[in-house]
Amino acid sequence: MFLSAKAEYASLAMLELAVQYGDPRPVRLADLADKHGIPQRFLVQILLQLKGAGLVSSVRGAAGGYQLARPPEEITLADVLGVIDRADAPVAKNNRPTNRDGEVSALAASLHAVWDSIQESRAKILRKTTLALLVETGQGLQYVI
Amino acid sequence: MFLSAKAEYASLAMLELAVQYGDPRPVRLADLADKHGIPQRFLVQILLQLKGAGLVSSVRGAAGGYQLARPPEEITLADVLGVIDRADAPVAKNNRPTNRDGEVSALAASLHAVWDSIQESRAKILRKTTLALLVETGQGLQYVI
DNA sequence: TAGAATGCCGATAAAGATTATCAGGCAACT
DNA sequence: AGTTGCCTGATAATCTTTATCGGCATTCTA
Repeated sequence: MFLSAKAEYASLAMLELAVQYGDPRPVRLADLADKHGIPQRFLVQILLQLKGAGLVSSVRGAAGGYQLARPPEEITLADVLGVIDRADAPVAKNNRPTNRDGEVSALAASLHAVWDSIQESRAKILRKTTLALLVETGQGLQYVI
Repeated sequence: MFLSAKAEYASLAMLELAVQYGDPRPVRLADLADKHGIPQRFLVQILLQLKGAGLVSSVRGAAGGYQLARPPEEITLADVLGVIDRADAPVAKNNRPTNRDGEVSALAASLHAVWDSIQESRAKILRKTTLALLVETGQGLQYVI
């Protein structure tokens, strides 16, 4: 997998919330976790992050649960993964290798240019993929292993 | 950084070898490591992997060192990172989350379709980026921090 | 042929990130 | 009240990444 399990869990949970978006009843944590085989305790942390970022709202108490904070058409995977990625980003370490003189070599610079372009193409895809789009795509597919 | 340090080290080492490609004298490990601030012992492992994959050849003994096995025009970043990525790939774990019934949900399937498309766009960029191209690009740039 | 330079190799350690798990509290509904 | 379910901070378990070590093998040079 090229993304962390955490990122996948977050995406799946958001998609499930997207499916149930019309329904006024919030979705219980246990349901989300159970439906997609996600450890419940772990999912709590993820949802709290998503809530902190304003993507999700929660209702406490009995009959409580989670809901999307905005319609699925207005949430992209970039939004979701942005929250997750940024949080576990180790620290903004600027470990770009330097040579003896403490400068980034021209070679390193052109290498980073390639990586930036990869990042950008990835970001472009994520930005244009809304939850609503994925939910539609999912309809009708079977894909049983 | 979105790629591992190891991947970056490997790329830098290969680029350095590309720069010195015309020269009949092989490049010493210590020089490679020193020039780009790479831990020497670590770089050994990397170079051995690259050698195993046929991208690099080595000369043992005094005045020994490393050389590209093919001209820099014929080696792409995809070649280099392919060697590195594949080696540390945890095992081909098929941890794709399943629901209660052991099936991959339609949601998960459409999610993976997005990820595949990201992977493909990344691969496309890496495949068209040769070492020779990067070395040229690097000429003339300064980029001191 | 000795000695120095250099690559080769397997094992293992140190550090860090990921992936959870726990205990206990708080809020809301019935 | 009591039950359901979210909130929070801390901590443990596992895995990956990133090195490091010791000692051997090969080649050049004097």
